[in-house]
Amino acid sequence: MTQDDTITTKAPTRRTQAKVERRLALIEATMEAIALYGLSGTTMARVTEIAGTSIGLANFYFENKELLLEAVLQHLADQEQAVLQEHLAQAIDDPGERLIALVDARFDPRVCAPKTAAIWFAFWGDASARLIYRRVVQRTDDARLEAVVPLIKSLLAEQDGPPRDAYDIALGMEAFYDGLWLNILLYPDDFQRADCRNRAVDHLTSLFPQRFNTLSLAANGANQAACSKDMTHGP
Amino acid sequence: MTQDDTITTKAPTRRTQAKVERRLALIEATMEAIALYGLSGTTMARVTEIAGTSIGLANFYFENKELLLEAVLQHLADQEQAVLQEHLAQAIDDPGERLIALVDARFDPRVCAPKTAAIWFAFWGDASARLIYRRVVQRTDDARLEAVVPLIKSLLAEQDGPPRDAYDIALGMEAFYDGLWLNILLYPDDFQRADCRNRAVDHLTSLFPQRFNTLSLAANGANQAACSKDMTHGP
Amino acid sequence: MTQDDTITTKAPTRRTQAKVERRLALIEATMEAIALYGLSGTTMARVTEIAGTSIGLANFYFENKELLLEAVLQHLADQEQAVLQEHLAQAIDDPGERLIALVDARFDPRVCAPKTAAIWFAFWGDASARLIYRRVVQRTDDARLEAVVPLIKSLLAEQDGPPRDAYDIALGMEAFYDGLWLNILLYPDDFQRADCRNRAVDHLTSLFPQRFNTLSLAANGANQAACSKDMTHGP
Amino acid sequence: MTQDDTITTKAPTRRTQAKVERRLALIEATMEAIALYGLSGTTMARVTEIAGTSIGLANFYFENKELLLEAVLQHLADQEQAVLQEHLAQAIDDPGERLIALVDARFDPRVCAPKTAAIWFAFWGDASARLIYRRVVQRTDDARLEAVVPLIKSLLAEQDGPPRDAYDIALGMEAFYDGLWLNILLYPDDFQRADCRNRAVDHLTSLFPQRFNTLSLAANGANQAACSKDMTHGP
DNA sequence: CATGAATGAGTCTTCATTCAT
DNA sequence: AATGAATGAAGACTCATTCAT
Repeated sequence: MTQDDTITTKAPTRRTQAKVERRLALIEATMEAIALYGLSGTTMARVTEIAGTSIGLANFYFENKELLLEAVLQHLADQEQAVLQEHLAQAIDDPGERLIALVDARFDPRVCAPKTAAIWFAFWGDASARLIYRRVVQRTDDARLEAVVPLIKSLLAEQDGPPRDAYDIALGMEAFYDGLWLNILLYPDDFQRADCRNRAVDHLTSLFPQRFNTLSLAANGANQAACSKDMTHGP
Repeated sequence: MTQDDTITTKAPTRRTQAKVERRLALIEATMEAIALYGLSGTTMARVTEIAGTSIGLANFYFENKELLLEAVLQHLADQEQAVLQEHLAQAIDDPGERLIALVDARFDPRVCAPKTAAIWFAFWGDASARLIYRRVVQRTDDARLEAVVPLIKSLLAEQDGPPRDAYDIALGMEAFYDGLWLNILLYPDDFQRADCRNRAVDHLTSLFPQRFNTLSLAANGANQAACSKDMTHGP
Repeated sequence: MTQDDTITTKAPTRRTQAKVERRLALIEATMEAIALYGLSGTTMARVTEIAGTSIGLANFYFENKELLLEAVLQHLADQEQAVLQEHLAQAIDDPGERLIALVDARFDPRVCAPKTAAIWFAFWGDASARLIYRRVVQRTDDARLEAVVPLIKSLLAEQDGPPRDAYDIALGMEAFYDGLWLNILLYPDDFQRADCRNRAVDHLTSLFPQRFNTLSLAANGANQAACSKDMTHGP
Repeated sequence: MTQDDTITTKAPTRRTQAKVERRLALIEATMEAIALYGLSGTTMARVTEIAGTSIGLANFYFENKELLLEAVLQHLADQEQAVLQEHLAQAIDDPGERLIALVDARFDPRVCAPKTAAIWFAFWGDASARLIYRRVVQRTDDARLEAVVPLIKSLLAEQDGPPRDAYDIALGMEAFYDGLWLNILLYPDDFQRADCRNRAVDHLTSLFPQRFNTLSLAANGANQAACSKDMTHGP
């Protein structure tokens, strides 16, 4: 009886586990392939060669190339979301701090790298891949955007000067970060991740000069340094 | 560019002229195809169908597909350069004005449109196309960037506050504009060209608050309105 | 079928019995698949899905796909043979009656249905499957054909008119029945099984007008009615 | 003149062959392949190998494998129709004669051969191919069937005995011919085309004994002999 | 110059079969 | 016995490129 239990609980768990792991391995191999060869150069053959599996297996797990690509996108989105939550959890309950946390999440080494950027831009850059992107990630994107708006509103309340639209500023912020990412992709030598993070904080400073002064910046700089050890998330 | 006129009126070069026209038609058809189907969906068959020529002819004028894509990139870069010169020529000799002119050029309807953005991002997004991009346009890009630096330096001299690196700011500016372009591509409904132009000027304002005040902005807004009639740049 | 209970409790033949049942389940699932998807659409995956077993098991019981298809054919042939014997056993020892019994067997609901027809024609229609058919069923077919010849000979002796070849007539009869089956398959709405049976008897009448008159037909019609309750021979 | 012919046949080589000819060559190669390997064994590779072209060319002319198969069916249907018209044109305006002409058309060597039968049954035998068949040929089939009904009605008027339904008889006739075709396919040695034609006429005789007597049969037999030289229609 | 038929290597996808568990 | 993950050889279809006309 005990043995029966051991058998029944052991087999499925291992099987299921293996299944998830295989899927992940294929997803990561696909990301590797996209970064190396571009989306159009990412063939099932190349993906499975990188993953060290047979071609047939990829279709066994994903049915479709498109579904594999969707899974890649979902994986990236999930990962970004997780990193974001992590940074927000560490930040104190203050709009300015939380905006900084958002920036830190955006340029966290686990999330922001030439390779990762290559994948996002691969999907953004191709008309048909863009459809996949819209289907899978746009909701997540929108949610993140709208999470920023209240923070900005809080900060705007502290600021002098002419009234500004919080949503508008949020869009501009995201656009700026996207632009930095693009340059990380195009000129990886000139645009280092950490510098971009600082550039993003500078941008916050110029948007909300009264909130982010030199002192707070220095503090955050030190704060961020703790995160910046490029811990590539192992396999 | 004015030299073109000389060519069109001169009889002896009729054959050459036809050749140039054919090439241009194919380049524009290619751009159309990229915008419609993405880079991966842009086949020689589709391009020549749009251009109304035969497949053989395309291979006659552009030895192979890669050279055709190079020509597309070169064409876009040339056009951007021309528009930039035009805007600079109209601007008075003042750093602030010239920066505004740069922004106006960047978001000129002839140069900035979802279709055009689609093409740039198609090249940026694909690893192998990125090689073509680097080979063809990077020089132009760098030149433009370095043209901005002196302007920024001039403005920085007028500003109070801590010293800032002009080159650094230039990179940030370009990144911001790239980000706006990306959003014009991804969310054409939310990101209208004219709004992005204004957003870019706002950005300048927050960078150089003492130079660009509300008054000058209003003036520039009026200035820009003159350009904004969406004149689709015919063949 | 009630035997199942006995089987599960009986130790000695349990294994063998289970084996037979599994084989039968797989054979019937294969027939289902052929009828639904055609021979070319009948994959091991689909068959085992219908049967509710694993792919591996099918390959365990039938070394490979071809042997499974052979088994299907053998199963159909055996079933037809059994039904034929049943009808012959019920018929009195008279050539005319036995011919009618043959017809009734041919169009017995357990043997003749769009689904069954689909399977036979699937094998006849495909060049490579035809080889399997020849290997497995031709002997049975020939045997049946030759069983008919003596009956026809007896009836021919009763008939007036020019001498006719019994074997020739037998071939023609079988061809006619095959043709009816094909139409049951192609036009299931226009060709109902029971009508075809009557058409076949009409054919007999036109072949042996002196033997099969209106009276005998009516009698047979009643006879056949007893068999016609469409008892789908399910598991 | 002879030289002209030599030139015109020599110069165009394979290239300038009319599009229609190429299509026809591919259709005939497909028919060959179906007869040899069955529908499921008919791969584009095999078809093009038989046709002596490249794989790509078949897709250039037919876009789809399914469209190629449709074209095969259409070709067969057209050919049958043409042969039927030819036979009807030769027959005098008499219902009996026209029915014989129909039989002769059905078993004309250009239309009825193991190879041709293999193709029809290939489409009838496979569930998915049956859909193509229905889409393409059923209309033609129905038309032919309904052309027979008036002829049968005329003959029935001449006959004694109980009233019979003309449409019903027409269905039975077609079924019989289908059955003969099936046997030509399954047992090409036992079922020769010419014998089947005679068997079909015998069938007519037993259906309309007063119309088709021994004399008329003999005459038709002679008549048909003129057609029976198996002229395989060259390439 | 211009055409577009022809080619064949490359891509995704399917599926019978095997084998470790 | 039973499972189903894993394999890889086909198969259909695409597409840049060539070349005869």
